[in-house]
Amino acid sequence: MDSKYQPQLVEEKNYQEWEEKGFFEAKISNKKPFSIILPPPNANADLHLGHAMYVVEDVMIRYHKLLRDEVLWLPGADHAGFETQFVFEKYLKSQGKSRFDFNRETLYQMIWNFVMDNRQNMEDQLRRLGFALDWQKKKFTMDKDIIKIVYDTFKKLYDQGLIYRAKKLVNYCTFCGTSFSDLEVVYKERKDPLFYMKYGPFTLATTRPETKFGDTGVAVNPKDKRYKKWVGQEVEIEGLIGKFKVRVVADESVDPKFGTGVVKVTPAHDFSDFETGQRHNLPMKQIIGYDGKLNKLTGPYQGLYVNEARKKVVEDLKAKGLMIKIKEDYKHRVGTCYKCGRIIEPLPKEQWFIKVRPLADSAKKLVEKEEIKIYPKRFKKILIWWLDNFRDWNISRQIVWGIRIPAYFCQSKEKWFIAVEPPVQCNICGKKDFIQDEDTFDTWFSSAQWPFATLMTVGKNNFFNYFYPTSVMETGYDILPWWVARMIMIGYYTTKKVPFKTVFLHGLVRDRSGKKMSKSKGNVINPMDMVDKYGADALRLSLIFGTKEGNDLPFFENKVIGMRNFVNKVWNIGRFIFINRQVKSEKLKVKSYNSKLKIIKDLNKEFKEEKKKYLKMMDGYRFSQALGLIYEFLWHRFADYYIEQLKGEVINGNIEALESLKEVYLENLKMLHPFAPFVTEAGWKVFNKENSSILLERLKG
RNA sequence: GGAUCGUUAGCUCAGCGGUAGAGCACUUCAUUCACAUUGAAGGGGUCGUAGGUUCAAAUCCUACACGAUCCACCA
Repeated sequence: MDSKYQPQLVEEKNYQEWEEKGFFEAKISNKKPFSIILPPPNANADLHLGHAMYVVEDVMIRYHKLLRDEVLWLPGADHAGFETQFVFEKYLKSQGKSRFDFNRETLYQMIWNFVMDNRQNMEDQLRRLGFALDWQKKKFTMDKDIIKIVYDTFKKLYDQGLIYRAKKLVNYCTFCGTSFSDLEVVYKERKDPLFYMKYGPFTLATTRPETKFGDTGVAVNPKDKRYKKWVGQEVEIEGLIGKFKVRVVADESVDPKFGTGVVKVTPAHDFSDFETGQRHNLPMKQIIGYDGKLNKLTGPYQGLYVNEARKKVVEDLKAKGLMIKIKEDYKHRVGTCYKCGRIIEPLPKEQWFIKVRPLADSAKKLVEKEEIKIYPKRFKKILIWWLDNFRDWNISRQIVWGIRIPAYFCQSKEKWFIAVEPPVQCNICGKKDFIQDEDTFDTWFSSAQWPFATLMTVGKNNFFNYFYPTSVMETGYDILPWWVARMIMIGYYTTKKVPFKTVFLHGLVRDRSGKKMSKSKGNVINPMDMVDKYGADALRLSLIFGTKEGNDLPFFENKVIGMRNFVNKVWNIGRFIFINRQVKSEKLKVKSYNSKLKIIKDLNKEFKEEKKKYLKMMDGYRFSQALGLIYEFLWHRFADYYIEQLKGEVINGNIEALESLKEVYLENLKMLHPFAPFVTEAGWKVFNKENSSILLERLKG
């Protein structure tokens, strides 16, 4: 036994042993099932500290293994459609290429290979963190059987009228070349000029004068006396490419106090105007293309990017005397692409939408009735807020990397049909002139099905029934609306059961000063570096020790060092007991001993209390507190007090004392094992046979 | 505009109704005896402010201040 605990000597070896002996494998048994589906990391990059937070799941998993439940922790990888394509395009760019240099099939294949390499790497990193994942059952969001299920769900939703195709305004990033759902838009405050321009008989304020070419109406508030006489009339507007006529409509959404109380309505390029247009039957006139440039309807402005066009329009309006005044530095919020940061252009586009309301309403009931429990409690309110506020979900993405939408367009009847298997002939007209939608699904559409899709495609028939609903969904609170809410909606819709009984949310790992870690800030800490330097246990403990469930946690190397020291302490406590037992090995044959000394009684009593508290905390998801309890007990009570007090006795050959210490120590190893699997396993093996494992022990009873 | 979190020792944070805690940092001492990735002792806080509830409040309630985060179609 070395005087220092050396993680490098045990981690890889023990993990291999666990995996090879099948300790992580779940099967159907008569035991109580406990299951967690690992949130599948994106198979496009190294793990970051956020992924290391899944250690919370390993804590639950190993704890339940020690309670001797039938435990499943199912790993997977996410193809992460748009995210991955974005990463890959960056790589292409570094090679002096772009996605436009390849055809669809080639690009897809290249990304496939890229993802497979990264996936292997990512999985190895999960192993290095010590995660007790059932690798035999690993799934990928693009496995054929998963795609089949995703297609089934799509078809069922379509057949039941919950998916529709419509030309609506969508959030479109002209740089990334795809539309997004509402959640992928990040609203940022910025200062722009507010232009007051002459508009027929009115003056109105706008931040986007270049959209004037797409105006098809003018709106005022119905109660606004100033403009009452115009309502319903057609007015002639002096434009930059000639005069045009628009109808004046009265709409509640217009705030009479803002600007002049008059709004130009551009239904094709503004969400609010789109709705106004719908209410008053105003036509849509698209003047901006998907390339971000003005189109031919704008005459001489055609081909200009929106920004350039705005400058030119402003100059020309001034020249024509149509610009009345400009208020600089007007503060407002603009939607930007969450990925590239550029301004999102609302554009009309035909896409597939999920009618979310019915799904969200039933999901809300489940959460309210606590058929799904949320920890920490405060997130229940937030989840319900989201379920109340979801709008229809655009699931079409104009990217190559993803699950191709199984929708086909019949050219002769001009209708769409859905087919789970690639159709041989058109389902509508029976001929062969149909084409498949070019688009792929929003990744979250497949992710939303992950709990049931995985369990339906691993193991034998009853596997699903045995482990579903899963016990806990554990993930970061930042993806509550993206993922958790949608899993509840789609999971319940498909299986008529909740996908998980409990949601447990952890906080975000931040840097020492509480800032978000990001490459651009240069404050990123690589979890694998921490494992290399201090061992996986130290890293794991540092992510749990002293953190409050659901709160963000600052992370810094000193914290890991502190935990490394604790791990070493745990090791050396064992070493002390071990060495003394070797010395006294003849006497140990005397099996019976009783705890006559008062201090031994005190020790046993204190340990009993510790364990009772520990079990309560673990069952109540208070992992940080449970760990704090063991830390305090093992170090400051057991080592600093009891061992010191009993040292003399032990050295004088008091077998009772020595064996009492051993018993309490080994029990504490079990209790610590969920948090620090490696050092506890190593310690266990010292006192037991080399091929024994702490994972096979029982914590209760 | 709505919502959530935070404000406790120099730093980072636990505690959340009953004599102020941890880690790191700091001071002094110890050290062939499991561990210097150690031990012992110590300094350091009127627990953001103001009210309220209670025998008792860092802990519950109500305001307010400051900080952070999420959400919202002011053209």
